[in-house]
Amino acid sequence: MKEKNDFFDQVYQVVRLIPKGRVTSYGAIAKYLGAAKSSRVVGYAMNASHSIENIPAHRVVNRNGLLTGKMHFETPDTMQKALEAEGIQVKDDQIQNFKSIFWDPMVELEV
DNA sequence: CCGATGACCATTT
DNA sequence: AAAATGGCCATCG
Repeated sequence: MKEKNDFFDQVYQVVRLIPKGRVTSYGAIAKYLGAAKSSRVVGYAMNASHSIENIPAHRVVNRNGLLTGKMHFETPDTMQKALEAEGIQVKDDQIQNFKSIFWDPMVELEV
């Protein structure tokens, strides 16, 4: 077995750990991995998640709690519907109470 | 093989 | 205070 130390796989691991009804940001994951400057790469990893399964990318949003990547799903509504299905209130692509449901890997996982 | 791009965030001007 | 850009990694053409 090869442990993929690739940034992508590490991101997938964290994304999969996101509890239901919670959301996190790209920067939070990047920071948790120790690459705050690679927040962009985290977002791109989500784009690659299309090739992988079990990647709840809908639970990952930008720093403003805005559904930036909704257009990358099957349909632009898939992301919002998935979030609402978990009890997350989303309006105008903006997560309500985002700060309340924000799941910080550095705090929850606490290295 | 090389160039360009992409679901971001933080800092500088 | 607002706007622009820099930095990161991998994948696509």
